[in-house]
Amino acid sequence: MSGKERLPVTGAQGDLLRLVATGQAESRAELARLSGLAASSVSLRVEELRDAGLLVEEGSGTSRGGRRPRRLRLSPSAGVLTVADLGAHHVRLGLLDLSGTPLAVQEREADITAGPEAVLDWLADAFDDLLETHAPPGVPLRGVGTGIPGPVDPATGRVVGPSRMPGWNNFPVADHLRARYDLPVLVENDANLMAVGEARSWPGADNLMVLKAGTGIGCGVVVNGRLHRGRGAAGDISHVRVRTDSSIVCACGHRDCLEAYASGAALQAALAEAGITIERPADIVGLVDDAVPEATSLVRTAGRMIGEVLTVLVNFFNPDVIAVGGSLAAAEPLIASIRAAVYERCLPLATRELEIAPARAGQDAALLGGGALLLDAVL
Amino acid sequence: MSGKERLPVTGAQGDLLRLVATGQAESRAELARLSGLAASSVSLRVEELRDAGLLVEEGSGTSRGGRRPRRLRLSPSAGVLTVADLGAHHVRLGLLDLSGTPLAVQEREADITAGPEAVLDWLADAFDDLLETHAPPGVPLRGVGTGIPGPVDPATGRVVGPSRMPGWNNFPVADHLRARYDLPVLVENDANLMAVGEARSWPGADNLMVLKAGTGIGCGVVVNGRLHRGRGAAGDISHVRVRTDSSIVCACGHRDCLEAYASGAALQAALAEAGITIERPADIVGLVDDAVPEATSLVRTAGRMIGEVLTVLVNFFNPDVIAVGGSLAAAEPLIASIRAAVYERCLPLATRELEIAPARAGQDAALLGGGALLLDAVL
DNA sequence: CGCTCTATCTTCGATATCGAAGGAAGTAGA
DNA sequence: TCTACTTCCTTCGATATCGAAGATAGAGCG
Repeated sequence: MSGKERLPVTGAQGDLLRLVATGQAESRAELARLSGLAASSVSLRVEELRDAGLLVEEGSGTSRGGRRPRRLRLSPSAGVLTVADLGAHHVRLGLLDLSGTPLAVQEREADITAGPEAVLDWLADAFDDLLETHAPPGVPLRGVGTGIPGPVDPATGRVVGPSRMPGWNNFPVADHLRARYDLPVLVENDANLMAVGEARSWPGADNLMVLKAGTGIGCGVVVNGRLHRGRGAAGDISHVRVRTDSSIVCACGHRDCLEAYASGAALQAALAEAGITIERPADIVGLVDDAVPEATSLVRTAGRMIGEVLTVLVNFFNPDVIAVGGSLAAAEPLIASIRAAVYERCLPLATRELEIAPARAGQDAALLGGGALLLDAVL
Repeated sequence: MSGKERLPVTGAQGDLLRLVATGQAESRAELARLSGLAASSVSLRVEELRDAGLLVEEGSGTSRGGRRPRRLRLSPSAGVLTVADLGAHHVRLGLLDLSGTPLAVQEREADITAGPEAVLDWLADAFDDLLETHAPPGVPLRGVGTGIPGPVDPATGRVVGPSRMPGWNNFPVADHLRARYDLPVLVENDANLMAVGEARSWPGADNLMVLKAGTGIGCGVVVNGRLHRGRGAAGDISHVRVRTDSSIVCACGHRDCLEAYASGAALQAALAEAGITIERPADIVGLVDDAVPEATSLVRTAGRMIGEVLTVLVNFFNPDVIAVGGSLAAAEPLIASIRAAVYERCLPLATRELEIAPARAGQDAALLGGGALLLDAVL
């Protein structure tokens, strides 16, 4: 019977379930190696999880020179999660299984300026629709989550100091959703969700920066495998002052902010001044592909500026990976000039094994990130 | 009998000992609250630690409305640590108890250019002297550690890519010390040790940046209460490019590095060009105190430049605290202009509860940091 | 001053986990 | 093809930890 109920696991069971759900372990032996529990303890707990219908055995794994392991999988009936990636004018909805695999994804129009109550109630209705139409029968909902296009205080689940989101400041998004769902609830900044989602595509990398080069400029940070939130604004580099010959006042009121020069919106405005009109910043990629000189030049300059800001951060943080996403990421000169700026000015030790590359997780990065963080909340 | 032996504790015992040694807990009830163990488990393990001579009961604590707790202390005979803060021309030696409290501190001349074998053998001899002359009788040495004025690979304990340290690149410092001491060994960058030491003076702050404004410019980073090492060069901001009207080539070969303008050495050179000769960068503080205009102006400019670099990092990292140490920290205009630059250009959310202040831990910050990290190594 | 409630710590049976040993089923080499 | 070794997983007694109950000694209030 489909419904909503919290996952009935405790302590070590939750740790083991997480290892299987995240794809890190597929056998009892792997669970023992990764969890630190003795093989006997793993065996007992796995039996309990199987009895609870949360894990299943499915075929055999590969021999490592001895007996083949019995492969463990998350049971399809273990549960589902509903997650949203809320933007200013759209929302991407996902129904995921507990391992974060999308079962259904929908894109819908939305309007953040309608205010939090209206938007969140609409979102909850959309979640319910998604469940009714796509959830496998009898599989319970275990948690709900949403990304917000503004900073979120991690302690309270409230939006703090957003721009261009009237009515949202200090709104208790998490509590509002909890009033409707007696389940674990996740509320997180969208750039942070994207960073968590992207990190899953870089196994072995513990320290990442995930850049979003789109209409605006955002950045999510993963430190030692965990999302770094700071006070809810960590990673925000859009208002860093850049070196430039001219001087532009940013919408925030300061001069020479990075996003006043290097964001998609800024590039679109600069192209318009050069007589080239496009509908949306993503169209710049096509212009660059067509070798329109003004577009390529502007993208290179933007890449250089972003790269110069990143050099400070790379020296400071020593990340393993800088993944560049967002609608401008497909413009190859952007990443090339980011690389040039970073490799030229950074300490060799800091860049020796640094990889600067296009993001791998695609459009569902934020949903996947939401699923990963929500799994932690439900276990 | 004085000697050298590893701490004989396992699992939960080590966790509890650490809580007492770091001053976080003074009673069984506090240990239960902080460790997550049941009160009965704590009682059993504390009994074992008392029987092993590692913890003692000492008087009573304050009642919280019920029975007074029995106060627990680290036993003075639990052990000692020897730690060094190695600089280019000096070394600061410390004999600490397991809680990191200095029992003896000595300052000695040293010469890093003598090469690693000579310096480290001399250091080990100095450690042995310190033990013989200052260790309480019968208290065993439990670990040794040293700070290095260059980047250290956390995985191997080797120096990587140091400047002005001939012979040290790739030298296995940790292994060299382990050949002499069959005990836990710590090797770490000196700015990182200072950061860990300083963090202890800011209870409640989980994310700190500890700036060292001295002859050079260094920075250590603590994320979620733990030192962030990156690849061994995390926090290095001295070669970040700054905005300036002039153009100076740094010793590293790049132009306009922060340390070419804002380090104590750079300020000393600029003062010499203005006809003001000082012996060492620390003398700048006296000039500022005496209101020498050239000195004050240079320090303000340095503070502004450092502050501008810090704005990028504050937006990115959202620290709770920026502590400024090093020989120039006592120049009040330095911190004032750092604050001005940061508060002017940073996101309000990022600076709302940020504290920018002089470092609190004093000259022994690196030794205290070494003691804290070494305690983790021996437990 | 006596009573009630709170906090600390101990005792003890129940439960979780460990560690050693062993069974089952692989691989590799002679 | 057989043997030896490796790997996976289970069994079982030992050990660690939990949770409930109780003893002890405080504080606070009538």
